[in-house]
Amino acid sequence: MSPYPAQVSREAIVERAREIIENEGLERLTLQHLAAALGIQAPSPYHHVANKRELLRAVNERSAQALVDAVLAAAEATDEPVARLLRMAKAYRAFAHEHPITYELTFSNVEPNARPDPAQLEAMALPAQALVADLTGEAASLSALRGLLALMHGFVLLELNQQLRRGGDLGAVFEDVVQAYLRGWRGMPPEW
Amino acid sequence: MSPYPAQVSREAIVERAREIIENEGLERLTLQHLAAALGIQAPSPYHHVANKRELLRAVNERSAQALVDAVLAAAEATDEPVARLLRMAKAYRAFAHEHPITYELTFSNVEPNARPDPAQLEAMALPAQALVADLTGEAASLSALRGLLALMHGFVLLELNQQLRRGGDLGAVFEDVVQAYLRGWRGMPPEW
DNA sequence: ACCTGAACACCGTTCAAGT
DNA sequence: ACCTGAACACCGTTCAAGT
Repeated sequence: MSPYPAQVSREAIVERAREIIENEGLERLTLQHLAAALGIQAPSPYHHVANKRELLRAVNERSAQALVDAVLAAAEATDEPVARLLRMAKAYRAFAHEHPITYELTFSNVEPNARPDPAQLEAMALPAQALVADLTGEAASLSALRGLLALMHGFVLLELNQQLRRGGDLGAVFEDVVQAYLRGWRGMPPEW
Repeated sequence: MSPYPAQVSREAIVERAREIIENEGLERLTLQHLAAALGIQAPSPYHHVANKRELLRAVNERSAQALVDAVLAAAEATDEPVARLLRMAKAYRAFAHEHPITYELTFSNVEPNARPDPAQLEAMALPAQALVADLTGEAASLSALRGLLALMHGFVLLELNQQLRRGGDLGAVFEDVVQAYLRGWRGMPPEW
């Protein structure tokens, strides 16, 4: 009915921006290039997003949601807590490797970026904390969860930025360090 | 003797750039602003640095060296390995909190940044690995070191980006998770 | 309601001309 | 050898004018 129907949706703009970042790099995400990829002119996206910063925030929320979905899907089986946590950790790492640039961008703050709503990540944190609590008890579960997130996040960032250069199977190393960490909270002997 | 003596050194340019980033934010580091802070004109820094990217790389190498120095200074005492590793970890975290923006920038890769020479960080890694080897043996020491770096790096990044929002004394949590991690490699019981 | 052409301020970078 | 003024291409953003 409207005299000039929309040629692009906000959704399409955000997703195309995400693709450009992941496939061509953040520095190629210009309004000019984004608009051309959508078949419109450079100023047109401003009818759907306030500015570039808000666009980046929307991209990051999309990425965060995809990460949460991937990790929760990996936690669905019903076997023992350590095995489930390890599967979640592997899904976390796999996601970061599939989306290396947007993964780092999502949690980074260089360039006044605009990170996703913290509530979004809590969707992942709470089920994981319940599993951690099975190992550590309720009292220590928040600290243990925070350390697990830190270990996963730090490991994949070091990998993605090529700061683990001394070789070896980094997938196996990742599993080893996550298991060592969980063992530390459980206090099991190394033969466990 | 030269007809037009230098008004600024490369050293002064890099250090001033570092200060602007840390005190005013990366987005305020423009050649215009940097030159004005040095009392020269915008194109003049190009006589000392090739371009903005190389300038950022030089800033990052400066930051990395300062981090290595701070962590190694904390490792100097001669008591037992776990206590020394914990002191190094606390010095690592303290450095990141004192230089939050440049710390993240040093290891980040959003924006085609240019990270420091990996050999620089090895200066810190090798002494730490020797201490880790006392806990884990030589065979596991590289993996154990990588996990420790990942845990420290991930934890301080989550803190600095305000992604650990559920309160508590994060300094104490940091010590707890590092100790749990080291305990896991040692296989000591939780009472240890 | 959405899109566009034209314009603006700002930024990184180059370079010929000065000392 | 180092610095500068003037210029260029590029970028984010605005806005009046179109449909």
